Amino acid sequence: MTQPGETTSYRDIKRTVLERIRSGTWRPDTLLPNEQELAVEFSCTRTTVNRALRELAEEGFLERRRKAGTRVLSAPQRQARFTIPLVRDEVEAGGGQYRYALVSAELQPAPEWLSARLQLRAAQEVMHVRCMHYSSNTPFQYEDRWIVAESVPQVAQADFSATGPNDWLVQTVPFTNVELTFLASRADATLAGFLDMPEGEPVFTAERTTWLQGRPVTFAKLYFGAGYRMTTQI
Amino acid sequence: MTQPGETTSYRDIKRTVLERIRSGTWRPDTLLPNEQELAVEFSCTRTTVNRALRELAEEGFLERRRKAGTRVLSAPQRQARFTIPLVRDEVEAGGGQYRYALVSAELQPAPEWLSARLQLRAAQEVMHVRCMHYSSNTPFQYEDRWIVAESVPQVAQADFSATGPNDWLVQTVPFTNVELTFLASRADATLAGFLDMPEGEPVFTAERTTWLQGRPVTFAKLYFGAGYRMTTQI
DNA sequence: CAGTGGTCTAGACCACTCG
DNA sequence: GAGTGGTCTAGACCACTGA
Repeated sequence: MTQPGETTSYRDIKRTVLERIRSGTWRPDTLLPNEQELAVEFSCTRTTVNRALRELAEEGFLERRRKAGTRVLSAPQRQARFTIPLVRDEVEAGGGQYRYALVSAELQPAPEWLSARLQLRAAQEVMHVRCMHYSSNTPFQYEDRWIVAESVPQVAQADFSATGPNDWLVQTVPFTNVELTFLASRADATLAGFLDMPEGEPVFTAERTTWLQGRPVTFAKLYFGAGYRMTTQI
Repeated sequence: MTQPGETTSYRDIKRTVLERIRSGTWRPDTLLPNEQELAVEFSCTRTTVNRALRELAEEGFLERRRKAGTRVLSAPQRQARFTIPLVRDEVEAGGGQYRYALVSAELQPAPEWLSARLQLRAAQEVMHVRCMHYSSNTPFQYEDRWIVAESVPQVAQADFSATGPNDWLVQTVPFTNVELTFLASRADATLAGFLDMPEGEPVFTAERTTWLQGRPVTFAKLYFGAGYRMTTQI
């Protein structure tokens, strides 16, 4: 397989293993030879085999357990990976010209549903920001966001007239934990107005809840314009 | 930092690096010390540092380039990772009892829109399968799927009365390439009937197009029942 | 308890790319 | 051209876990 003078790389091994799975040489549930044996077969070190198999396991093709060995997964755990872009990047990637517009921004006591959701104290102060993102003047996304003032005190002085709250947060509170949810919701009158669609239309919606070391930072509802599709290759 | 007798693991390094980023010690765009220097600091080998930084780069925190070095990304490229479960697993994970029901399955010439989408020859034969997935007898998902007979000849003999086409395909044609799209669509009369919801309701929808080494295998529209949410932690 | 993968060391050569 | 990360080798010890 490997010519003299060539070295076997972990990529070669990954490719070969995948091919054996695809071709049915190693069917689902098959136990692979152990790393030592594969190292001999591929004439490389166990380290190299290890890296190949480790990555394949991480990609959802194999299952590895000490002592039990490495097994072909019966149903490959395919994972969709979405990179979450900033809205501006997403618009520009689509060939549009990005424009931002603030709708409203005000400090207010958290509504009850938000307090429940983020485990806030009753009526804790939050900054409520609503804004629009346009792609070449076509409505792209309506954003409805709450930022917990106690967790991000600077928010009281923040100016969202030119910059969106997400951009601001990324600069101010980087590296948070995020819970992301996708759903289909229904355009009410307000939303239909902002997104320029008939009332009652389905709207692709994302909800992002963000925490910084256990403390709630922000909750955002992102409503995407008509025809929005989120696509990924696996 | 490391006590004598302890070894520094790549996990320790990852944690420390993340902490320095979080705390602002290494701000966005900062150039990190090179691997050799970090190896000295952490008193370990460059190999170990390499693994730590490589993984952090893959997770979207760092950018690495030869000669240029390793840099903190200004906007961390957070990635959402969804594991795509089999419907049955998804239902059972939600505590429901899974039930499958075939609606129809017939060989037919591909409709024009499908031929265009999958680059088929005109009127090429496809198996059209429609079926329902229930969670404890509540509609969970309506599946509308086309399977290209030329790419999967066995489909002509397949029996979808007891097993869903996805289960069958996973067994028959594993390890394909997939394009996955999420969108919000609108329940027409048929869909509203199957999913037991009022007509016109928003429906969370996934489209999966599957290829095997460049040849189109299947296209599926998956319509999820009322209130469906797809959630992930990042 | 024995077999398997998980990880680390020490050293080397190489590929890429910035200046 | 020279500095950086990318990868491989050879060997070792260890953690976990199945039989």
